[in-house]
Amino acid sequence: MRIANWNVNSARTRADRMVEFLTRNDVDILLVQETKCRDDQFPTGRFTAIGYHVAHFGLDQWNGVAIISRVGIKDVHTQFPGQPGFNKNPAAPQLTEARAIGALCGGVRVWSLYVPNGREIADPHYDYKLRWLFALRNHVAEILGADPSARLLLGGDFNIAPTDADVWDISAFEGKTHVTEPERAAFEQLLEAGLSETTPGPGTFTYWDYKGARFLRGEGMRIDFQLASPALASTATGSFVDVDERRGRGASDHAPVIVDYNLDPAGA
DNA sequence: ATGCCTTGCATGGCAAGA
Repeated sequence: MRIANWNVNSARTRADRMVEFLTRNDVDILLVQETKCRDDQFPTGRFTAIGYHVAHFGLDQWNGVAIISRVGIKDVHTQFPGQPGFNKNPAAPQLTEARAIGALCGGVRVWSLYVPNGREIADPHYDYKLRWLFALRNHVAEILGADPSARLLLGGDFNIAPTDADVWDISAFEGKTHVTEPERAAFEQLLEAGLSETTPGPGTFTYWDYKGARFLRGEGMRIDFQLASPALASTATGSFVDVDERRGRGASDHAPVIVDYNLDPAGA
């Protein structure tokens, strides 16, 4: 079973590339982030036409997540238990953003996740990011505590570079988000809860800023991951970043990441 | 030092991205 995760930076703009990507790489499940549209605007028909099922959660032009699967989609959830919301006004109700969608696909409980960016260290979004990650960690611990043999996969844009090798120049990130100790600790807690990275290791970039010709310069970041439970991670046979997808006109600023798992696609 | 590019929307200059 081949599972990919990709921040597409607008599903409507990137629909052609998404269809071609699925076909070219023979992908079973695609975990999508930053669709930037409402459910009624998502190009679902493009994927059903080539044999996939779609679950999408989008509220407006911000965020938006989807699961595109040809091994079934059951039991869809559009937030994980305890997921914090956000509101500029801390006294107002905190609103759940379209940053998580989970489903049972081919016997695997998959989540497509778009972790809050954090913006600046002093910004309320930074604290929101950390709270969001700790709540996610708690959910993982609860799932694996109840069933240590669960096949659980978190895939998506985590907006954290876990090591200094995961940015092109750590000195360029002085005082910036994505590399701070609290963010890295929050990422580490997901691993301590029992998950393992199945995507390529330190130094294999998945994102290159549009600004400043970062891709041409080879100046990227590793911020997109698949984190798998032991029962799933033990079946992983290989992974790669589809760097070609970042080339040329009309590319997302993120490249897709692909992992192969030695599972019966029919599901458990 | 700052912006660099790309997206979507109240199709305008923003807001947001990382």
